[in-house]
Amino acid sequence: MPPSSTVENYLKEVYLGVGRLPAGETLLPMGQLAVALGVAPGTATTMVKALAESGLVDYEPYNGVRLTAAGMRLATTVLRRHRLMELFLVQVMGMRWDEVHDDAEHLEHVVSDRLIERIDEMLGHPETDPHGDPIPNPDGAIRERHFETLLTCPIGAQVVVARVSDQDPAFLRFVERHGLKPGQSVTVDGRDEAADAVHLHGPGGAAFTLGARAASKLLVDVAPASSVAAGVTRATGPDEEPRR
Amino acid sequence: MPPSSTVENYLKEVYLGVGRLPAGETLLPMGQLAVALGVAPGTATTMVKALAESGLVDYEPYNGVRLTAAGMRLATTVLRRHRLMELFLVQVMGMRWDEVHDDAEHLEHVVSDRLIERIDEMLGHPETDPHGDPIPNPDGAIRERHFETLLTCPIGAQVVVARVSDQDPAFLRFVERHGLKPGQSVTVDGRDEAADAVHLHGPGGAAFTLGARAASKLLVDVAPASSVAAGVTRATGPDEEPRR
DNA sequence: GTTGTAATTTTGATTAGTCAAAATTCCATG
DNA sequence: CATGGAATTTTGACTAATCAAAATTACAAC
Repeated sequence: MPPSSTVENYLKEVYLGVGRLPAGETLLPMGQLAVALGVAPGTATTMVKALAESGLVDYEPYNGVRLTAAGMRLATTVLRRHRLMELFLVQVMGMRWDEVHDDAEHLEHVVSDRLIERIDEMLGHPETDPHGDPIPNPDGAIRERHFETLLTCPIGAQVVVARVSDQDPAFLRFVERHGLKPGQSVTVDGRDEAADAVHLHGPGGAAFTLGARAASKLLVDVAPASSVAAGVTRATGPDEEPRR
Repeated sequence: MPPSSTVENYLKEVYLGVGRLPAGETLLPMGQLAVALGVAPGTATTMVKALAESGLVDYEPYNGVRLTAAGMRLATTVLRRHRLMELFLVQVMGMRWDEVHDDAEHLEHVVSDRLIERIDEMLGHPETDPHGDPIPNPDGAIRERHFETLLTCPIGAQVVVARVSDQDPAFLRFVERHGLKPGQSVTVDGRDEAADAVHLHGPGGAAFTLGARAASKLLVDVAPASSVAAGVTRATGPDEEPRR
């Protein structure tokens, strides 16, 4: 029997949650998992115990949860379906990048392997989704690159936005309006600790300011040199293109 | 809260089941519903009582079930999603018509209104899906035309296949191999009651034979006049009789 | 060390959907 | 009009997923 949507969601959130943990830590606290899934804490505990029973996660009572190899496999295939779906909805269906998340959230649990591979092919085996999130390959391998954020990157140097780690439509529209989509360039002019603000300007010269919270959600590539895909280095294109 | 997939499936099967009833009857026996859904008889009874409670069906104990206006509304929107999805998978995704049913079966419960209307638009507001089944319009109206079958149509006259009422992939491939997809022409040469067989030939002259069971699944248009010449019914063709 | 608080787990209940098997009802046939 | 199947409904039980609230545990601060 295939895993339920619920199981897939738990595994996906464990994966994403562990990824958000401070460097070094690998156990996701149950509370964070419960919040991410929008369920009561007790519900998460019960479910995680069942997942541990079926060998999909390691569970340490009072400490947290982490994926096993089997759980990782499943989590990344769900992520693959989600991210390919988002890119498909933008690229093929012509939807806006700020409105595809909810659809993808549902579709990720029902698209068949056949269909998702068809989509992958149609998109030219893309590396990242519209938010810059990496798309795992068919057997679950995923290359998570490390990026600076607009809060930590060097001041004065032109950097390229690589990834936007927030799905809120309003935020995404803001990002788009200010030319901060993945592939576009910006320069940090300075930071004001007291005001909790980051000042920047785009290639066109337009200057504006971001709160620290927002700045930390914009992951940037400080050395957009050879290693970065050709399609991602363009400064102002509204759309990114799949490579190959 | 939105109706569950289960509820949507029950309503869809009631709609389809009632449609398969002998002329005049409007109450679908619980047994048939249970078989169509692949559940135990008692399960169907319990569920249908709940649906009646929420005003989606009329339920007459021991007699059967039928849709209310509200239930009809929901059933046809599910059918709309299913059929548009099937056509989309064939037309846009390049899948074969015999392999899209299962995907559509799942997708019909999760695609958003926004996405399905986007698909409808992309397909040019089609009237029928790849099997010739009519696609309800956004507010649930559906024009069910009446067709003969290869078992009942006149002998010797060239007719046009309008609809194939079986989703079995093997059967669909057979239909395709013999040029019997919706829009294609055939002529019935004769019928053999004893042998349970129907003899026919295509426009190219190739003659072959069908069992009665198979022949009854091929609905044909005996007067493929102006509106259906191209093989697909046009958007604003002459209206037939209303259903009910 | 004790203790207070926050995080976590346990407990007891609920809802949706399901099944197997027993009980009931319908109805055609004699 | 009695009756024996067939169809249907009822009953009792089960699973997955959830919640609220009580109980427990961990741990930092005193």
